Amino acid sequence: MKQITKSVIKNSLKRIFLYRACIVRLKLMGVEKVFSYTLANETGVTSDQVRKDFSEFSIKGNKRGGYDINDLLEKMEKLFHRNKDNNIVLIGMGNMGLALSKYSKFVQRHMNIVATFDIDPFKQKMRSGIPVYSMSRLKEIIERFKVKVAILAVPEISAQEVVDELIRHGITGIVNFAPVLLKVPPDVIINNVNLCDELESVIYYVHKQMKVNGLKNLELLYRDMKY
Amino acid sequence: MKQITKSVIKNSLKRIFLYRACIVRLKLMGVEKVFSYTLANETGVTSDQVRKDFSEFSIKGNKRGGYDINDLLEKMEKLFHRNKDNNIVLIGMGNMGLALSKYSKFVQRHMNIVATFDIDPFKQKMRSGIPVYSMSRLKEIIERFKVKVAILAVPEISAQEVVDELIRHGITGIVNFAPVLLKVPPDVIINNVNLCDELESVIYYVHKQMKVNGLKNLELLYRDMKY
DNA sequence: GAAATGATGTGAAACAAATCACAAAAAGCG
DNA sequence: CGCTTTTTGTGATTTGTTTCACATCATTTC
Ligand SMILES: NC(=O)c1ccc[n+]([C@@H]2O[C@H](COP(=O)([O-])OP(=O)(O)OC[C@H]3O[C@@H](n4cnc5c(N)ncnc54)[C@H](O)[C@@H]3O)[C@@H](O)[C@H]2O)c1
Ligand SMILES: NC(=O)c1ccc[n+]([C@@H]2O[C@H](COP(=O)([O-])OP(=O)(O)OC[C@H]3O[C@@H](n4cnc5c(N)ncnc54)[C@H](O)[C@@H]3O)[C@@H](O)[C@H]2O)c1
Repeated sequence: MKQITKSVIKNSLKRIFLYRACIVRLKLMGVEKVFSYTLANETGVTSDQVRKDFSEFSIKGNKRGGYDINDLLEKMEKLFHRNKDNNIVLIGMGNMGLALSKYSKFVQRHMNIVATFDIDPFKQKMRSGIPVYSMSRLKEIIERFKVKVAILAVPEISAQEVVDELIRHGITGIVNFAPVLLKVPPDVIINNVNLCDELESVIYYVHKQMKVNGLKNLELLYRDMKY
Repeated sequence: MKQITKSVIKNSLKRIFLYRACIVRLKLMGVEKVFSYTLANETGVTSDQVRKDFSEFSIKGNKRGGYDINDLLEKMEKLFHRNKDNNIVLIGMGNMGLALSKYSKFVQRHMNIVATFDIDPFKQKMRSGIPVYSMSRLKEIIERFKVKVAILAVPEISAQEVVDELIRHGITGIVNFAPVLLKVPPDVIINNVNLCDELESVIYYVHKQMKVNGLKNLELLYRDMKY
């Protein structure tokens, strides 16, 4: 029944996000249409890749005319369900939870943290505008705001029990900051963010690179890297 | 000269981190040797994959005897240069920077944030044990502690200028929290952590899953996901 | 309005990653 | 000691992803 669910973000989806960030910037600059090679240059991929990715997500442009920037954005918003607001809950108002609760980009992108939760009574008061509740009110809030997605920022040791509770109340998608592999049913999406691993990976590559220093062609190093 | 450098973490390396976390846990439980299928079960990959990954990083076990847990850890520490301490600097002591500076797992894993930096004079005092300096002392500190890796937690708008300065002073690896693609020379490793994208990806999959609900076989959904 | 041009969109080809299958080595056992 | 069992390590195969190549369409030009 319960199984380890791996982080599940396709590379093509990640690139779509890159393109969108770029498109948003171009729009602000007043640009009205954009070509696959423009996005390619800006994001460091090839123009073929851009078109293949768009093709995968059924995004179509105009032959010769490129992509109309407003149309493109509209299609993407639809793809990512950003026309409607997405209500999120955040569990664990420690260091990380507090930082995340203050992050304004989430709201800008229509992802609203409607409530945060903590077992520590000391933390159960308004902070940074978003209410902090005790865990006993989880069910009520999730139902009231029709929340499907949660951010988990509790200690490693509590992560599994909290996830179990979230799932019982109807959460089906989780961004997990605790460095543990959570066991969840197969219909629950988990995205693990492990900052230690991110840092260590960089250290690994930095050391690796220092070893091959003196090598003329750095291509060699990049060939076996993934983006 | 300067080019967009993409996040560059191989899937096999990510899995190695999973295995290690698992091995550390097993060691604490007193286990002394471990088999590829044990790690596989714990991490949700196949045992073939575990062995292939080990093979890629030249980690060898004993036929029939599996892997000696201490030997395995030692080899991994060496691989990730965790026998020696790694000195890190953190730029930007805002919400995110503050949370990161308080994160004890970094130290546990021999990654020491030796100093943090901010342009805001208000933030330039001791907090959470790690000193906060003005940007003018960047060069001095980087050189004194032989720092090669930086965590970047400054606003989007300042990210590029700060990166340029970091690189000028000898930084070659960066974990970047600002949602921008930084332009850096090809020998600098960038690892972008974009939390909005992480959240949005989950929302995307949650919605997608709700659409196919009623579908018997969830395998269909998982087939085109990547871990 | 036909020809040239410049872009998309997508099968085909090349490349990369994961899985399979099995030989080889080590350990246990009669 | 030789037979059986168990597990690693790695070529061979399959599956997945990216790049290539070009047909197709829209626009401009003459
Ligand atoms: N601080 C960071 O920079 C950072 C970085 C990466 C990962 N993380 C991870 O994020 C998680 C939180 O880290 P942190 O530094 O904010 O820790 P923290 O100890 O500051 O905060 C944890 C919070 O969770 C609350 N909590 C504990 N058990 C709970 C439960 N059962 N239900 C609800 N709330 C509960 C605590 O009261 C506390 O407020 C940890 O798993 C940590 O490993 C933190
Ligand atoms: N807070 C979050 O949860 C969160 C989540 C994801 C990403 N981020 C990203 O991380 C970065 C920091 O976010 P934050 O919420 O901590 O912002 P913040 O505004 O709280 O902190 C930014 C800090 O950087 C300092 N700073 C500004 N310009 C600087 C410069 N040129 N040199 C040195 N320091 C400088 C500021 O004084 C401030 O202390 C942003 O790019 C943000 O998009 C934040």
